[in-house]
Amino acid sequence: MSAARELGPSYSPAEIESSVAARWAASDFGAPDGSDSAGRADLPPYTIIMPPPNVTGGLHVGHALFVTLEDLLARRARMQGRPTLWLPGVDHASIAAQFVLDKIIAVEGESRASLGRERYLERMERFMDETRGTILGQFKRLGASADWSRTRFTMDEVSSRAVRTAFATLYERGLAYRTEALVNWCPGCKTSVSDLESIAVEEQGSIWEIRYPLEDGAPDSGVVVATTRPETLLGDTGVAVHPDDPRYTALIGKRVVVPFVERAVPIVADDFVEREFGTGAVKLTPAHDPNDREAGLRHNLDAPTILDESARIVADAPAPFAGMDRFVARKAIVAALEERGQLVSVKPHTANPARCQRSNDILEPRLRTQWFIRAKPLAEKALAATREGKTRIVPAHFEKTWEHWLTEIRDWNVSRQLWWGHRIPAWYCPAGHTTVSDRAEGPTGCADCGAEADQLTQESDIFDTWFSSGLWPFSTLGWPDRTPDLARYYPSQVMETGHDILFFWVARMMMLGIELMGEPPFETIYLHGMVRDPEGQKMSKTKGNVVDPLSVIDEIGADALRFALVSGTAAGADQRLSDERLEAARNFMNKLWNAARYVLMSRPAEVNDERPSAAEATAGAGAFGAWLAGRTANAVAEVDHALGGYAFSEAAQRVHDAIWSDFCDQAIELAKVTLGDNERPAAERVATWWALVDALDTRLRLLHPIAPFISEGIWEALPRRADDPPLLAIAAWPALASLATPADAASAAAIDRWLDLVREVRAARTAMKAAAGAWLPLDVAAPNELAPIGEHLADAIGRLARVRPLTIATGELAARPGALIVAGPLTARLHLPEADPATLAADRARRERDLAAAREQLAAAEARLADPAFTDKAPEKVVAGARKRVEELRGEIARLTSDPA
RNA sequence: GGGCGGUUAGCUCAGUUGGUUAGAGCGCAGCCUUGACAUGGCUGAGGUCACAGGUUCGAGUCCUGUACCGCCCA
Repeated sequence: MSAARELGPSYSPAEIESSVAARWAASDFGAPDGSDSAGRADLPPYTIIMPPPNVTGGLHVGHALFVTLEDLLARRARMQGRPTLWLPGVDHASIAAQFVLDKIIAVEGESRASLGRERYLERMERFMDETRGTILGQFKRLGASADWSRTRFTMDEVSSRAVRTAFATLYERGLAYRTEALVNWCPGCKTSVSDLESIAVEEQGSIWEIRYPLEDGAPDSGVVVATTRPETLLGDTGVAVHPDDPRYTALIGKRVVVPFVERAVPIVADDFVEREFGTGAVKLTPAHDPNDREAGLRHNLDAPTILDESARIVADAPAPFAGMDRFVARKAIVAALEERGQLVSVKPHTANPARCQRSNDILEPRLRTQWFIRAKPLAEKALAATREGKTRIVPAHFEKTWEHWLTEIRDWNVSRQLWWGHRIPAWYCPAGHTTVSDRAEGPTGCADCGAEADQLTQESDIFDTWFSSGLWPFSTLGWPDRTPDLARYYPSQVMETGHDILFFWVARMMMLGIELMGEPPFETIYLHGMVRDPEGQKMSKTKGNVVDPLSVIDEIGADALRFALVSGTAAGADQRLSDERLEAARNFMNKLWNAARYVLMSRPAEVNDERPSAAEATAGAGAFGAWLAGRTANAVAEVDHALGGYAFSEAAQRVHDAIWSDFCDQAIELAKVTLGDNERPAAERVATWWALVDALDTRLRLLHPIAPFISEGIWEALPRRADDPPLLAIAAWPALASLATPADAASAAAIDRWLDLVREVRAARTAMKAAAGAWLPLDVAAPNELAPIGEHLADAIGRLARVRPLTIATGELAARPGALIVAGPLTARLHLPEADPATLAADRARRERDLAAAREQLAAAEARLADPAFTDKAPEKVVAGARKRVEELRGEIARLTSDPA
């Protein structure tokens, strides 16, 4: 398997990606214990549990980003030899799934109500069978190298058991309880929704000021309360004022009458009241407002519910309001108040009502008996984990928000009034006792009074989906069973996800992981930003600005998409994805493809199939080999360092430069002359070629985590060493290499000096408008240590600078006419053709400008060196750098002040 | 109102413990169809690093304040 193959004449991502994907699919390299696994027994495992995407969703660019980043991390770890588990799965997404299915069955003429719970869930299972694999299949098109054999679903048997066990455990430990509380109720979806599923939108509203007369007073007595929700006054059981508000001090403790219900309610003092808001007096409706609820509890007020589950006024409310929709009722009540002369004023007000993400209905606080998880004790442990450094958050600034949120955390309402999901494993007996059981078939009887199982009724609510996904880092590994996977892969190394769910999801995994597993589920939490459109707007279907990853892949390939996304990922910040950026990535892939094609095409006939070791290849290629190996070593160090620090965009940049600038623009161009010159010794040509192959090989390894398909495709076409694996995906990550000897370093540096000269010559040619194709004579004076390498590379230098004849002398520069070129230690005379006066004038102007700048910098540098404060305090390296700079600037000034021709 | 982040080239963004010479891609200008690549090559123009102070031998980088823009929480 060592014969080099040819690469096709043009870069065609679709072709490459499908053929590479087929080879990957035939391998189990993605499994840490697969037969193709590159995992070394002496290295610790590397685990990433994939955040499970919504089972009903299709691939969007946010998925593309997270899949790319996680795949990148997994591929690098795998190449490093760590037994790597990237565990995929999907989330059952209760409310989203019901939303989708409801629409589907509506077309079939059915509804949730018509089917009933049991048949609806059967229908859901069928729907899941259709959709479960879709999005993971799309992840594969992105190149995801997850362990598909361990794919999980939050509603599968193990997860279901994990949910029951977790809840039963929390209940036993007193961390789960049932109580009446206000929840965010969506009257459209008829369920409570989590904070994440609600969106606050700024809207124009009003503040109504309403007079509540004293119980035994005149109509103009009492207080004027300010409210944004007059319709809830039917549920008022108090009025609150600030204890220090002199306007109301005298009224505290007196009773006022709520209109329509004609209920006498107390005026209470509570410092939650904002004196500046409205009149400084607010009505209290404990069943319909969170603040009022708190105040109501503090002051022992009743909490009558006056809205039903559809947000209509309840039937036993006074006529004519009973049965009215909440907004109809608002108008009716305001009108009636006005009629009664109790409406004092209406003022415009900007409010932020929370709306349901799905139905867009304004959410209604609703008092219900719900299951809660006690958050404080769990949150304290999660906080301790990050404070003690057991878990690190990247980027670190999220730690502050993390701290803030976990300190302020409130108990977690886990009840959802839906059908699709994990039904809460709590049973109630006729006597009102609660039994929680982790058994699939439920409890055998009431734990308190022993009532028979058939007398128990199970809680009808299901769990918030965050509850099952909170168990994901260990339920996916088999928990509650103590499986070998759990022992080996928990805790995971990285949780990679969006910062928008740091609290909703990540915090829950941390809390439950610590509580149930005894240690935090991740070593590092890496949070990525959002992918936005070119204008910085959020992508949304309604705006029509979404980038569809699948069509991008069709057009320019998954590699280019991935490269573009990785390039844009810096420090967890949001990124803008534009066509230009995608195009740039595509061009890069094309460049690489063609460079590789060149390498394969330029293979000297004398090359046999035996690929030499890297050391042999480098040594055989002399100065060029040393130079190229040095560049490669640099690239390895930089890319490895960047990836180790989650500096993704920097890693992409470094790989890009190592390939495009170092390899394509310089290495290939330098090697071309040697490879194309059959007069040269075969050994030199062969060694040069192998040096190119090695350099390319290492770059492909560095690129592989970012752009796996093209790197794999090219790598497999390169001649391989006997100990190389069949796939780049399991080849070794480049080790941090260094140049073997000081002589190598000197050779490498010498080549850089000659390349500097080439650049200066090119600039001089352009400045003097010499014809691009013209061969110009160049005389070079080189120090002894640079001359031999210049002679050796003379053909290449001549070609790159387009100079001929090229003479290299070690003494003084020949006193012949021509433009003086100074490039560090090298000086040269370039024999340019006669330039026209305008060009000469432009060149002179430019020299003047550069000269002025150089002199200014020289003066600054000299002044710095003359300052003892600098030379005493600055590190030696910096002082030496300043000295060197002075030398450079003097050379620069010499060049600029010399006669141009 | 509280918290966090941002402001660097025409545009989008890097810039990792402060080191004096601030980078990239795209765009722009000129030249070039040179046998890997025009999805390309070569050369170049373009930045008082938002503003004002401060610390320091030295600040894009640290501190304080101001302005504007985001995000999160109330």
